[in-house]
Amino acid sequence: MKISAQEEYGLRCLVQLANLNAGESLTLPQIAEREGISTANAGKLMWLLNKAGFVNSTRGTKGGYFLARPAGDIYLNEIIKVLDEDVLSSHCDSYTGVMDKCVHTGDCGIRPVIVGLHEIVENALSRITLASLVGSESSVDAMFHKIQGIHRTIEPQGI
Amino acid sequence: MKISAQEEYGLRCLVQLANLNAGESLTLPQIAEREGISTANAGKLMWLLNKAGFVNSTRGTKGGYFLARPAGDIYLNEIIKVLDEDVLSSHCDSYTGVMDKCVHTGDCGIRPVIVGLHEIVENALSRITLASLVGSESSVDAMFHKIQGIHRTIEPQGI
DNA sequence: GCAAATCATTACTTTTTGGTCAAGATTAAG
DNA sequence: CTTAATCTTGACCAAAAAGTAATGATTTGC
Repeated sequence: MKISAQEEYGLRCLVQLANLNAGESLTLPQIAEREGISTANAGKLMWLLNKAGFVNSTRGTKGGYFLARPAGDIYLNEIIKVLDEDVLSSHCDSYTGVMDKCVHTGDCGIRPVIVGLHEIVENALSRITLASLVGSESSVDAMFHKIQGIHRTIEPQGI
Repeated sequence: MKISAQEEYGLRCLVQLANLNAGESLTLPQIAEREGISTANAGKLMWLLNKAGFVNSTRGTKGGYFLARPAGDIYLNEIIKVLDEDVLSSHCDSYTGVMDKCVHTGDCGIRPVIVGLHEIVENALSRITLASLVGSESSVDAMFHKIQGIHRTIEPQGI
């Protein structure tokens, strides 16, 4: 279970845009340079993010990319879903081995764990906005642990 | 962020072995058939799991695979780490774009989120044993939600 | 000891993902 | 209107992951 290259770089490009002041924009070469990737690759990523509605662009001289919505209104789970093509809904169609359908039809002991894991990740990401990734590593770290709160196994009290 | 094929099938093969009674074992063709994968693929997976110490094997007629430890002593985080090659520790070396090193040296706003996510997943998996994946889907689902407990963002009380 | 069944290991092929290239379209500036 | 800068798009190439095949080693049963 890992972050794909597309998720990583796509997210990083968006953070660059989140750093901008109102009215500013970044060109593909600028984005590419700031993230250490090729201009062509930045172009592909921004194309995806544009299609998905996270960024807008203007062409021509003085053109560039900028966020389509305030960074505080964009949650990481939405971003990841686009960059990773929402794989949860197709899980059981993807891992069918050499068969047409997964052998575990009907009753499957693995599925609740896979689904549950994805829920946990989704839940964690849905609490974080792009805006909160702007800042120093220590401040983002503090934000993350504060937002995720204290996760422990507790029995509901008095329910 | 998704489960890889190796994680999925490897885990499923182990669950098959967890279903056995003491003294029983399964051959590669048997494992392959029960999971709907090819014998060659099952062979590769079991080789990995054998190297990692999760299973033992005996060769020759009446040979086969069986768990090296009780299913109740094997936690999913250990399994996933082997099947996915513990990618967290090498994250910043993997996503360097066209550069030799990641441009975000020293201070990185993405890293705490990546690390935090992996911690959350690791934490969830470290509470689940192979043994608890044996059973019906509904029972495994109930186990999962009970073990993960109630996750909410709560402020520490009186600390 | 021999044959059959089985695992072990490495090399190879296929598929998927990641990344690049090139031609086209749009815009701003002069 | 022309040019230069920029995004857009689809085709293409490369790298990584997944899966297959083939050969070798070990064990059991006769």
